[in-house]
Amino acid sequence: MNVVATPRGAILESATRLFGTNGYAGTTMRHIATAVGVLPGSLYAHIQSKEELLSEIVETGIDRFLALGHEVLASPASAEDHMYSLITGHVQLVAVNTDSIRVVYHQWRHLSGEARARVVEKRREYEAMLLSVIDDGIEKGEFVGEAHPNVSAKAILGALNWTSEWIRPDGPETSEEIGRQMADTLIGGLKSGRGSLSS
Amino acid sequence: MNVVATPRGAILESATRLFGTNGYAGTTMRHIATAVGVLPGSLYAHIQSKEELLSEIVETGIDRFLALGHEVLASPASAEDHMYSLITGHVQLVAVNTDSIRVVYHQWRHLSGEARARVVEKRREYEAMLLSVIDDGIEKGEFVGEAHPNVSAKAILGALNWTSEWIRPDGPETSEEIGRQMADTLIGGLKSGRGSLSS
DNA sequence: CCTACCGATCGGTAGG
DNA sequence: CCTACCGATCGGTAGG
Repeated sequence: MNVVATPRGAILESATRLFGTNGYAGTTMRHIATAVGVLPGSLYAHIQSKEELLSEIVETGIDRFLALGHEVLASPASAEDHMYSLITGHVQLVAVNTDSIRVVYHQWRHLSGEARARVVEKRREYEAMLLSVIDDGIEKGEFVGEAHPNVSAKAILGALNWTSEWIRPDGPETSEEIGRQMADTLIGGLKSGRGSLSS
Repeated sequence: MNVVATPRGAILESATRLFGTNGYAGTTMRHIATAVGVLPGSLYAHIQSKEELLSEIVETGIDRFLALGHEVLASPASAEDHMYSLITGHVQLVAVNTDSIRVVYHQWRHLSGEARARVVEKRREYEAMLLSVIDDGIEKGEFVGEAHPNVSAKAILGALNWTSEWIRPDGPETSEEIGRQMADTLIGGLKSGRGSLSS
């Protein structure tokens, strides 16, 4: 199903995989053309430029995270439940769209102008959602008051983003199980100050 | 002090900064030559190839992490103290050698053959050290038994590695303070299971 | 979507 | 470390 309906879709799919694996600068239009099965010049009947391709891939990828954030925060729930849903949802997104998301994380630097500014702003927006859940949890007393909200948000986001470096669709553990374990570990850090359970 | 003693050192320094900022494929020998202040062909009196440059930068960077790990584990201390020293030391390394370490994280994919295999092995070795501290802490009862050692190790490593994306030498908080806060949050996750402190 | 091609730029070298 | 240059490859285009 959905074996790519349009030529443009096929180009985007191949470009996503190649940009994710070899990087934007390490991928040539000739690589993409070969993967799609056409000659290099033929790509330009469907796209305007290499950078337009990158811009679309990055934006599509980052919008998945924003959609997750908006969906999770729209539901009434405790801060802990919000955080649990964000963490497991984030891991799912990475597991299902690994290449696309690697491009979001590392290739946006090759964008310029408005496209780049938009990406930076959307990433900031997503991090702000994570931070708001932490602040909310501290305020409600679900998370310990000694938590460092800003660094905790960056620690959680880093742990989640880094899954794109090691998660494997054919790994021994399912991505759902990995998501649950990530949530356990990371939420544990918000509920326990250092030394709170021992000397 | 140490304004780069040798021509080769100057080349390595410029290449590290450029590879870290624009990536390996996004950096040309002409960029490096311009940064050093010579003409492109002159570089080859001091180096053999672009890839040799990358290989040396990656290996130097990764060896810093291994040295940290060996130093920390050599001291007799609790698992928690070992983990604390690893986390704060890791953040320091990233803060002081940001470009070098970004190259370690993302540009090793452009290596091939033995150099690449060596990097993969050394990164595995460093992760194994983190994991051994977690296992040790669970065994000694310092960390909760429900901890998921493998995923916890990857979560901690991910949070630490991702600091290279946002840490700023001129930021409002010192890297020492960031290291302490990272340690609080991440070690908290090892000492507290989810739900251990609330309903 | 192909044929045929463009000016620019790439990593690297010979000879001084 | 410079002069002068190499064959290969780059992103992209004109015309069909």
